[in-house]
Amino acid sequence: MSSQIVRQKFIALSDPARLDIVRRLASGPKTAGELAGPYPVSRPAVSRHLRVLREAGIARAEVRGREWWYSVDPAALQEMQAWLEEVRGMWSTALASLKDYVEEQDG
Amino acid sequence: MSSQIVRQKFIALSDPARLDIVRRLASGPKTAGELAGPYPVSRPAVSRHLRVLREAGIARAEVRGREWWYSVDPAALQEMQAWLEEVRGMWSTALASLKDYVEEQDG
DNA sequence: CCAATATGTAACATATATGTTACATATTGG
DNA sequence: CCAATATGTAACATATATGTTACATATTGG
Repeated sequence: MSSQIVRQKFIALSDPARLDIVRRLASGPKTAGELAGPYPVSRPAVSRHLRVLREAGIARAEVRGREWWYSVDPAALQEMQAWLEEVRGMWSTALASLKDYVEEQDG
Repeated sequence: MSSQIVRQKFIALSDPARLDIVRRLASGPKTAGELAGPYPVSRPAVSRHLRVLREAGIARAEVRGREWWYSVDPAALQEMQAWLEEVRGMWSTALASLKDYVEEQDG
């Protein structure tokens, strides 16, 4: 998983509208119209947000007639979790080494 | 964990320099100077990135003399993981309900 | 067939983030 | 004490993201 790819996903979730859209999508697939409904911004603006989510791989769209049904891709979220887990793992290791070093110095 | 707070963390990791800084910090605490070293941008620019990471709670700084020692806060990363896990959990539940519904319709 | 509907895209204006240079502050070493 | 060092902050220029309006495209329902 390249750094570029994981970063694109962090960008995708860094906007309040997109973060909220993803949260709402978690309760099941929705059309672009349903998703745009609750926001004060225009529908084309939401359409752009949906594109950002699609391009980051966080959302997918299935075109059914004139409706686009959006859903989240849990694998994309899992990739983000994996990145975070990797950093936390490295940090634990680093902490352990640091502890050994300090103990060696002291006693 | 408010949506605002988790979003600030996603913003923090949406920049390539900051993503890289966090990755490098995982191998152990580093000074601002060490962190700025490898980048083509100016040191004040890196200083700003470090502030963004601090304000998001992802990095902490300990001032020792004239050096600022930075380290990652694994708890912040864990909060992000928890948010992602929550969405994934909701999605599994939604999928299960959808499956039940479809089965009811078909048979 | 055609008006209504659902939606994406283009072009542009504006808000926001990022970079630079200049500067302020505090600490260290002789 | 004071020059060198480490670092943050301020002010401003510029790149990037986001919003709007106008438009294009495809589908549906009568």
